[in-house]
Amino acid sequence: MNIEKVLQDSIKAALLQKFEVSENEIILQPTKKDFEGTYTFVVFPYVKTLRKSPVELGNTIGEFLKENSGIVSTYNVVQGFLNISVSDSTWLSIFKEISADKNFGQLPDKNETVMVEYSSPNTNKPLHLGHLRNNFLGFSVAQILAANGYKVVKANLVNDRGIHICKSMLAYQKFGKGETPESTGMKGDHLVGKYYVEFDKHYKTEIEALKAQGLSEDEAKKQAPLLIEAQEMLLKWENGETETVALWEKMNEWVFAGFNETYKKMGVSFDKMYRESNTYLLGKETVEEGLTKGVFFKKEDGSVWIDLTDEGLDQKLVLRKDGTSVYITQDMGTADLKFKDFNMSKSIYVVGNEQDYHFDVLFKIIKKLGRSYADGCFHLSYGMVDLPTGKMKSREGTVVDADDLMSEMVETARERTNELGKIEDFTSEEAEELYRTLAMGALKYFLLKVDPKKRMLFNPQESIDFQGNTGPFIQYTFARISSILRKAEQLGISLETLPELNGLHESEQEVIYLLSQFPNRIADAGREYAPSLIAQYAYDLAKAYNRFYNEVSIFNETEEDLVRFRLAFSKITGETIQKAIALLGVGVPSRM
RNA sequence: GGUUCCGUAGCUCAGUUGGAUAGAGCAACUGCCUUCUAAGCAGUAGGUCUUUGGUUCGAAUCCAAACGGAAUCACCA
Repeated sequence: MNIEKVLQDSIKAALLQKFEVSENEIILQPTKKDFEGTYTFVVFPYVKTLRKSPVELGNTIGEFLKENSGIVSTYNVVQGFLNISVSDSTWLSIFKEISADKNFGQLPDKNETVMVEYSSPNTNKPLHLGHLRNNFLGFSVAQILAANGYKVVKANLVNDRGIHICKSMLAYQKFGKGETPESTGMKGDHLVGKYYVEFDKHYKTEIEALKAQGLSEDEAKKQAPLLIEAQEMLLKWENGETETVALWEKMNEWVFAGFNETYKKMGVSFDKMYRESNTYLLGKETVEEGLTKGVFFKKEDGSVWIDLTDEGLDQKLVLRKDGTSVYITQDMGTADLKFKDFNMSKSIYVVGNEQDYHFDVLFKIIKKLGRSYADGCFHLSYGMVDLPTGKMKSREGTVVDADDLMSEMVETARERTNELGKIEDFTSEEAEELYRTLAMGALKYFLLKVDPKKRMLFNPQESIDFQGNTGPFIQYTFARISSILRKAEQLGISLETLPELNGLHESEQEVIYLLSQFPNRIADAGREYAPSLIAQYAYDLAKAYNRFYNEVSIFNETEEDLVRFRLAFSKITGETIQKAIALLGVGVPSRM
């Protein structure tokens, strides 16, 4: 049964029968905490047309609902707000339906494929906090879409070539003294990142020297020998020069080994890897196609452009005069490739909001080229993670490293857990497993509870909380429920059949209401690509259960049916909490 | 300068398509462990929703302007 649907239909009927008003959409909202009731219907909009007082309208509709809907127990009218209370028997039958549904939380199959591209790192430096937000977001959105009934392809387009990669390579060649991850004990991505920073250091010195000779800032930046050498290296790479390619392959392998380790710790995975070294030449035929279709035009120097001034944008280069690609050229080609590979109806790009303009242009081009998948393309643009000191900058060493942060979180989890001393009988493996679960729960929840679109602040001085609106709080609620269920098992209480009850505690009713909302929230989160909605839901559910936990005793209850109901109720709540935070990529411990 | 986004408690954030007295957490203060895990629960205090106009029964939400902040405006990716 869909309570909302029943109420909406009943309200429509009331409006029609009592006031001869036919309304096709009735909007219900959750009742505010301070008032009695679960759903609220606002009658203000009808006051004027019907020339009745809000109170009279509310009472008339409320009375009608009570008599005819079959599910309304009481109602109250405050000003123009009709607050509706649903009967306990209705909540109980809702609870039964949820219990019986093995796939609760999995929406019907949509028979559509959607691609979520995320992570997409550069192979010249290790991952940092910003990447964590990207990866957690992408992974979570993929889970949420799968729960919405889509077939999901998680893709990673690795930027493994280009001038920035050559910078690391060059610095390594010049200053590396043959270091390897093995010889230094450094993770491969960190070792390569060290040389990216090294490059920048020497490059800056050169710039200063040139400026001292009287060159302008811009000239100095362009003429610094190191940069010129890096550009030459890129050409060598593009020409397939053996030595350069070998160095590139060696260093890339180091980075990939490092990334894989980090991905594993993060708990993210991919179904399809694309590498720019394989895709960077794509898109040139698309440029030809665009020229014949008249979407693009060629300037005298031979460069190819698109004019988007009628769309409020500028002219944008899509192919250089020497015939080489730019970023957007390969993105056009890659979009075609992805579609050819998976024939998906939606393609989500999880990329930071600094690239808003790029994707705006890209999608407009795809549209103008008449691609069938154009309307399914979506840039999931998320805000930057800022530090109290401002923006993170790799080259200036002001980044929060992903590996470091995750390790610190594990340490914090260890300290917190040991202070509480609840797991002294754990083996060290079990304990380590728990620390990781809690650490990643805290970190993921912290990054995902915020609306993806908004930029957010991370203060490294203040460790991420384990209390309040946090991942561990939700995990703790699950652990509590697990504990109860263990005890029930010891006592040999069967949860096979549900007992018949005639009433509910207020806290139980609130939890059942929240349980009934789970499918809606999954749909909302899927439509908005917003894991934050699921995070908020999981928190609300855990909070409501904890209230029940404190107000209602299970094993001290003498009436056996009540004990069995409360156990079944706890079990379903635990399962739903688990399912909800699994959508965030967060796991649950059975004890903590 | 053009374009886009943002401005809510001391701090970090919620706030559905306009609805009631603007909500959580942290930090501060009060209670609650002889009872299923106190990483919890209940409560107190904390607000000119940046400002000024407008739209209407009603605005944190929509419109306009101002102020403050961010991103972007590369033949980089």
